[in-house]
Amino acid sequence: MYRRPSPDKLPAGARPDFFYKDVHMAAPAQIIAALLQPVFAELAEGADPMLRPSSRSGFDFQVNGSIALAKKLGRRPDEVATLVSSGVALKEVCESIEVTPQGFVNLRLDDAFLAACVSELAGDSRLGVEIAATPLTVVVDYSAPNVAKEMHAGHLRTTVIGDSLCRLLEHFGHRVIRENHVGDWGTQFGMLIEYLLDVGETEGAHELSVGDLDGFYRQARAAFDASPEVQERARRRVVALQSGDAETLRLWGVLVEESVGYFEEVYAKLGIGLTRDDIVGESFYNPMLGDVVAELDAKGLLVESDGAKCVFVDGWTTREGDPLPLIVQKSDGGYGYATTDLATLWDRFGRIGADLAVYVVGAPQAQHLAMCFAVAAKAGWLPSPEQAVHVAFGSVLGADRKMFKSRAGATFKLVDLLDEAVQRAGEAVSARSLELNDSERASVARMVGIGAVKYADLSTDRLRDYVFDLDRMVSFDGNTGPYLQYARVRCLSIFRKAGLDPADYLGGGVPIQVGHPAERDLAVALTGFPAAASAALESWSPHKLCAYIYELAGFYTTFFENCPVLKAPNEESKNSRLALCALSATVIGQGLSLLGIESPERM
RNA sequence: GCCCUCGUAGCUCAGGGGAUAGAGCACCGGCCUCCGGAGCCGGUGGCGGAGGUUCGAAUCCUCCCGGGGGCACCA
Repeated sequence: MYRRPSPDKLPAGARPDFFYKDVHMAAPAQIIAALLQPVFAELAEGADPMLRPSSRSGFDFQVNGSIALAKKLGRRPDEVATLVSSGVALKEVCESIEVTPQGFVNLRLDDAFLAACVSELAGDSRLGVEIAATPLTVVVDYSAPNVAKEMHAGHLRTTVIGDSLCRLLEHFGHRVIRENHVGDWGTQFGMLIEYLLDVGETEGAHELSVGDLDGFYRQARAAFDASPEVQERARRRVVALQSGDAETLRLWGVLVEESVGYFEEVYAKLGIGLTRDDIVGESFYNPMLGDVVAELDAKGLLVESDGAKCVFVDGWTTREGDPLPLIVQKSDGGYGYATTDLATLWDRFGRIGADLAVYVVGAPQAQHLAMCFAVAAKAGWLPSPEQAVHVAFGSVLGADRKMFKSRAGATFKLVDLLDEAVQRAGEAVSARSLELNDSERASVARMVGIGAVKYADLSTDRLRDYVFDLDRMVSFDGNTGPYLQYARVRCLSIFRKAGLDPADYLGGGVPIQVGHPAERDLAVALTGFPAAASAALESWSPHKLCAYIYELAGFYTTFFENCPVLKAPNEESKNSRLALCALSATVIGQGLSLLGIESPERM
């Protein structure tokens, strides 16, 4: 076994954020970086080896930092490159070390060392991902549909991204508190309750329970807009709701209950772990709003402006160039969503004692949230600014690159999109998988269809707007969910054909060989899993994990094409290749799982 | 008007200080009696523009152009 640097030798301060670098020592890149780091640090304060994967054929990694270091020292780059690469035990883990005239150091891993790393990975059920040294309590705010309003494609993004981030956080050992900030309070409930009464409680509840939320809302809105009398009733109803009138609260509860039941159906369809226990809606914070405002007042932060109670924060202006306030209490005495969002910070840091509060909310809310964070910081509720995170995401667009809507201008219901994806996946699966029975086929279709939609959403940089294209999502070619699920199935099918159990090859007891270039590339790729998962979490970007899995699947395909497994030249090679297949399936499956995507065993 | 964000191949997207900018789809040309052909190999084709910083810029800075969003009592 190779002697490894102890974890406390890892570069301190490499991660100034809250996720201390917990990368397993089975990762060759981390081992080499740890070997080089002290050498660089000795030559110049804070010098970084800048170890990166190499795209040059025959090499696995390259050291870029030697050039910058040479500049700093005023010496020739190739000289410094030679210096940093000769003094350390790189030879122990690299079979080839090349210094280029420009000052790069190219490294090729020693086969035995690489094989040892992969064996260790195969023997580790966590695949090299270590539990965080300091587990954090993280509140993740995501999904947040509105009562009596349909869930559409926009909710898909926050829900799917938030779910994946929760899974990643938990996998790294952090304590995650999911908060589904449902829109279940506010002035619109006067209108909704009055409509519920007009249409009849039973009928209204029925409409909601069968999922016709948009129909309910639209008609309520239409009735409200059309009649001053309804508007007056709605206004009085809001007052009754705010003052805790029992009957009004009961009616409100009917709306909430029917909607929540519907949300649960959608989450079940999506395979999202959110339950009604995770709902911490706007109504939950309502009782706190007075205290929030009072505390801001006590701290001298409140300014009255045009009758509204405001907090002014430097850096924002109105259209006219005047200072822009965060309005915490409207001139009519009511509270807006700014106050509620302040209350979430107040509660999450004050009562829950969160280390991090994550808001998976669309990019248009950036300014609003930044202002809320700034006010919370001013009020002393936010221990430090970087502990509140806005994980923003772009809009969902249609094929025409406009906001994703039907020709008639209506938004698509999320459930309809999901159903169509499952149906198309079912057609694709039926066309090929003759050995599946009906119930297996339905189950696979669900995993593939839902996985396709989720993967499409997760696989692009979340800040960009993305084009919702069902055809591309459910395609088995390209960077798609179905392709990756299929890649994993192909890994596993070898075992089924041979009557073997992949688990027998995962204990780490099967010696790995990396003789063929395709075996090597696959092996190196496999060891990159912990770093990929870590990178995805660090930047709140699941797409980095997607990119890794897709790349890994590519290496597996090349391996599969070039290296016969069951017909390997000898028994040792066959077992090694079976182990690589089993490990590939496991890494792909684990990766998809962290994205919230299920993996069928057959398809 | 100010602020944020995005602009990479015909299309959908990676790459966010390192060497010759990568995939998939589409298109063109080849290959394969072989563990799952939902295959393999090759080709055409690109960083919106102009400056600047740097040994090195798609990446960082400034300006311009273009798309999207936000800019006090709706959430």
